[in-house]
Amino acid sequence: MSAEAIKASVRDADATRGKILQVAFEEILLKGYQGLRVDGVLQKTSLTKGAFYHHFSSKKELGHAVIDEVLKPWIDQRWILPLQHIERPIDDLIAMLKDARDEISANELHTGCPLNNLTQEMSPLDESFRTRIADIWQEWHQALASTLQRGVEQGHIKPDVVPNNVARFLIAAMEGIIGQCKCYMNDKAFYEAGVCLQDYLESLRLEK
Amino acid sequence: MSAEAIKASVRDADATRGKILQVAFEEILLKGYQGLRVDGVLQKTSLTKGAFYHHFSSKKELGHAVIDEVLKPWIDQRWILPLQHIERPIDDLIAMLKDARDEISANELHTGCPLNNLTQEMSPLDESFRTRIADIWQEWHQALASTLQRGVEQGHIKPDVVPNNVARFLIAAMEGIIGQCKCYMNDKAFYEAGVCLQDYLESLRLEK
DNA sequence: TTAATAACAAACCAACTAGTCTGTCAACAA
DNA sequence: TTGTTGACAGACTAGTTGGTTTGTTATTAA
Repeated sequence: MSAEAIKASVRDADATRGKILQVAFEEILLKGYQGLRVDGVLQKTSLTKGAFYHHFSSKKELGHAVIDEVLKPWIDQRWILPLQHIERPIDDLIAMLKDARDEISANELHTGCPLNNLTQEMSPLDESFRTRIADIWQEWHQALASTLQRGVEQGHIKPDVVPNNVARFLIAAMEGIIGQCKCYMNDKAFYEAGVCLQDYLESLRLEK
Repeated sequence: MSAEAIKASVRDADATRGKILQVAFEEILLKGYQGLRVDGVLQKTSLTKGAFYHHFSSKKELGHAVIDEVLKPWIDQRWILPLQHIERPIDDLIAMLKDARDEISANELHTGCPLNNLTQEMSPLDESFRTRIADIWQEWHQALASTLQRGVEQGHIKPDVVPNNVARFLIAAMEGIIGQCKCYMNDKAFYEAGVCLQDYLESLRLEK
């Protein structure tokens, strides 16, 4: 064990804060923000009230930090950045959806999409949550619409396709499918609806 | 005021139970089951603990009753029964979606779909809720798949359409769209994605 | 070396919340 | 008329929960 590691294991503010954020994120994923318990996070991190309220002034601030520092970066990394490297939109989007399907089938089948969970729970309850969440959706939508727009310009997608509309529809359909699976015990609905989503994507393709 | 009405206003067990169920349903719609407070229901109904625990043994039992006696009948009436009278599936489904869009735009834009809200919140948390909810989705899916199947048999829908898959996709897409709108302050996303959903439905039509 | 401060530990508190308990009153049967 | 029971009223309780306070120790700047 290095000297830094030993030192870090004694007192490391960033690590402590990060541990709280990570556990809180997982708890919110399972139980929602309202179901999240500060004491529960402390138990799972082996920390105390003193540590928690040193880093966060309230449960609400923790919620905001989870969105800003865990959820948003994850969405950026996992869903938005890959869109920017897409060259053949239809094929690549279908591949992305299949990746996502397999990943979600394996890990998140019963937990659903963390962003959508928070949206459904918190949007009507708290304006400070809603705006943060809406910004992330908007960013995602923008990125997808731009990718589709490029696809149209480069002749991969039919010219009458409206990227703005299709981007809204694709995100909504995907989240809808994930949401449906949360109440079934298997991923059957995932595959069944997935076939249609793929068909829809194919219908946008401009044949050459 | 009639004698019955006076009598009813003094003591009417069914009315009392119904009032609790209705208010609880509205509270769950806004705040979720976890955000629902028994005391809050009592305040809004001007009832007391005695009344509540005379009719329900626990908050959980209230939750079950809301699903069984309010939510399920509403879904049946609003979404499932109309499917059985459909003769020209594509046109009628598009009309249904437009009806729904206008209704939801007016009333439920920020509250979302009560069934989907409960699904997202409670499925991972409580098995007794999950199974009740899954049964309702399954019933809805069955009814929609049957309608599509009839459409195929009667030559309104392309013969290569798989009703089972399309039914899953349509429900998921619709719920996804409604869910997206919860975090925006307007129904723009509703209309934008709706155009694509309509296009998709049109693509299923068998031209004659 | 030392003073100041950041990073915690942990006891404590006030408000809240589901659920209990005892009692009251209306309705209906005998 | 009266006894029984269903339908409540409302005070009370035990446990929970977010948040506070006081104290302690590691870290770092001077």
